Amino acid sequence: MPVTIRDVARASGVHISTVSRTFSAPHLVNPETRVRVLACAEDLGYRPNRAARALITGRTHNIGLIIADIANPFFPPLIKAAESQARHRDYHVFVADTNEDAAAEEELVHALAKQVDGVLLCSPRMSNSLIEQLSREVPLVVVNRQLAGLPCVLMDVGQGARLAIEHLARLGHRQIALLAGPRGSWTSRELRRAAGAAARAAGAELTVLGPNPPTENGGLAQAEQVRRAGVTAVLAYNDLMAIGLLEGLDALGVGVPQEVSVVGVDDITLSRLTRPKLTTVATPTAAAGRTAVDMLLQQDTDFPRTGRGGGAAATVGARRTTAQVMLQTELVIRDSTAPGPYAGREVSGATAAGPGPHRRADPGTSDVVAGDVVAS
Amino acid sequence: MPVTIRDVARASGVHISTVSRTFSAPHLVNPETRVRVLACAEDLGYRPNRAARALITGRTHNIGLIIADIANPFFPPLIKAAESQARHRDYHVFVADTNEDAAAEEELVHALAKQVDGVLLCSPRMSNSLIEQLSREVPLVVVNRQLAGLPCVLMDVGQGARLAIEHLARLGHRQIALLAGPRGSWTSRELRRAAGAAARAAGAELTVLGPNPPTENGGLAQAEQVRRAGVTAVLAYNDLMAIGLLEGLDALGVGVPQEVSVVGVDDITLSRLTRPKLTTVATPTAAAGRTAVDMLLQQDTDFPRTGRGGGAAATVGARRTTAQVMLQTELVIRDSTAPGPYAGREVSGATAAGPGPHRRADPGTSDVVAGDVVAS
DNA sequence: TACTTCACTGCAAAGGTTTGCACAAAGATC
DNA sequence: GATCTTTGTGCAAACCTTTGCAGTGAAGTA
Repeated sequence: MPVTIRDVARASGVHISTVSRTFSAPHLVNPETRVRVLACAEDLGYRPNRAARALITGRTHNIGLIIADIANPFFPPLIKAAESQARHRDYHVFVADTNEDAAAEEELVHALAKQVDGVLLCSPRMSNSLIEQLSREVPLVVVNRQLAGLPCVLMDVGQGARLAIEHLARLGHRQIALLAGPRGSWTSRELRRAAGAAARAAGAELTVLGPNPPTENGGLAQAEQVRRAGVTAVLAYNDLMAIGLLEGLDALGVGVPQEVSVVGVDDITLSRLTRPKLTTVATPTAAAGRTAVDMLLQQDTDFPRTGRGGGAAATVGARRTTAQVMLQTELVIRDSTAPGPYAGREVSGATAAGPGPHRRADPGTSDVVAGDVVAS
Repeated sequence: MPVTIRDVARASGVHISTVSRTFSAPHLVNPETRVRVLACAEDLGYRPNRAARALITGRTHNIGLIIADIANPFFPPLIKAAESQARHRDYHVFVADTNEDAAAEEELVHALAKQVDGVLLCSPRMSNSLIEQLSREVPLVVVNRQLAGLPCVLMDVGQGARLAIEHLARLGHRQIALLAGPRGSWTSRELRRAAGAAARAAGAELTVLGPNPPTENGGLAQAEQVRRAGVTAVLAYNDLMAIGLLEGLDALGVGVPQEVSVVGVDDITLSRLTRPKLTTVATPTAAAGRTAVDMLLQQDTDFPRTGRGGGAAATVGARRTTAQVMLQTELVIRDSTAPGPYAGREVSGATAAGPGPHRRADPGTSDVVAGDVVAS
């Protein structure tokens, strides 16, 4: 029932190879023939069978998107942007949800490997060594995690944390808590490192609470701890936790921002809509999705996977591009932060370094994808 | 480089067909041979190539998910549930975003058709006739839209609207506005119909404002109109619009729920987190995703698409199952609704019919999938 | 005219898998 | 001990497409 290249060939009185070329190498066929073939194809509603094509070319024109939790509002904008960018380049996108489970991640990469030209690993929870191993099976781009030798798209949450801590310090907060994220999260480690350094520089004390699940409940559950810790400001791993904390503090009768200031990370849509509106570190999620797809597809055109064309020989020993892109973040100040107990007094320590793009490239790499600069 | 059935055959000293059978029809191969083959396959890390398999069986073990807007918080839970259910049955899922564009929907169905065993159309904006036409190209299940002769998964927003209006009437509201959704939305029409009937029955007056884009801005933009309309309660097409309206009314200095009560539809995560917390009609989004996948896969096993097995003859003229499932909704009362000007007075009109599941089946259909009942 | 070049097209193999059919050996039946 | 089943395996075609190679005829060159 489905119409194949053969039907088009019959209808237009040419050999199937001519039809094939009409689509995959139009310059090789006589213009007159071409229009005739195209007309017939149009008539019959012919669409090339990508599976069959993949079988011989080794390129599926599909990519895989492996996501820790689709329902986490951080990811949909990333998925949307990645899908859009991929389709723009005539790629289709498999999406799979791992429920934050490392084993599921591995299984999915294996399952998808034969069916895609590459995989985007978003905030993976696997071990580094496993990721490296998998990257030998199928081209990988990692989002939100840094791995030597692999292409990564990172958001500079370190910079974000610094901006947040400096903002809090300037407001007169000296006792600050950090609500850590899940174990194994690169972002959480980075946040901790940078927040620690910034607090030290600003003469503030940082208390780390966690690890916590990266959800609303994760924040809610820490409300009591936050009160006990005696801090006047909190930086949360992400907005979801911050919002949970908002709820928890409200239930405890702690006023935000009067008694405690709260800062989130991600700037998900939600954070504009809470009361009080959340001050947060905006991460360029959509740009990350776009960039990651670009890097994957770039890698794919540079070093095709299989195919008969002997391309294999070319890739042997060739080092893949391993550009690492760091996207800039920014602090969005809303209503959940307010002056603290030391307001008005001089901030000790050095002043903040100017913002500006921060980009890092792997040594030995020439190909650096430009990091998008994102408007808030 | 990729390991094929051929490598496994060589390693285990059998013919490739035996290897193939080991995976696709294990009962046909000697247990001893089977374990040997499986061991070799495991050793070599063999994974069947689904594209090659699809080429001959006609079944890709993929499905497509076409979504109006991934970033709309209504959809992620649906996507997540659908993907989980599909993978549970060893199917992979393509996800595509149409940006609420009907033309994109059509193009995507075409593009995906050859690569999937079926497509889930979520809240499509296309014309009915086009959907019917496309359904001849690839099995379709439609979510959030009713079409005769096609399998549909619907949420009983009519029931939800009735519950909402009755709730408002009981609270003493007589002037109610409905913020309509986008043109072409089945849900919006259904809402309007049911809300109109319920209002009439309760002796309230319903003002319809719209159509509006189904976004926060859609609601925000109508705040002024709502105030002018002189209503004391509003039912919005979805939570996003309701939340936008909350913002808009706040900006105008109109108190919610003191001056105006607001009810949304969907019960997205967000609606628990606004101030005031949103009263809303909860739609069983995840159940809809699961059910839709089940229906698609059911259809697919009943009437295989192509394949060599002569199954084609069997399907010729056979009517596909066109079960239509209506999933129950419920009203979740939170803080955005409060007594209105007629509070305490007797509600005119008939009392509410009891809730309870509401299910509809297409005449001539025997196969009705049970509708999940969803806890709030 | 004879030769080369060029543009176009056809031929057939290849890619990884499934599956109807044929075949062999072993067991069951009488 | 001949015949019939049963069980397990191999053979080869088929799915749809791409692509290196060879062949055709026409145009260009000497």
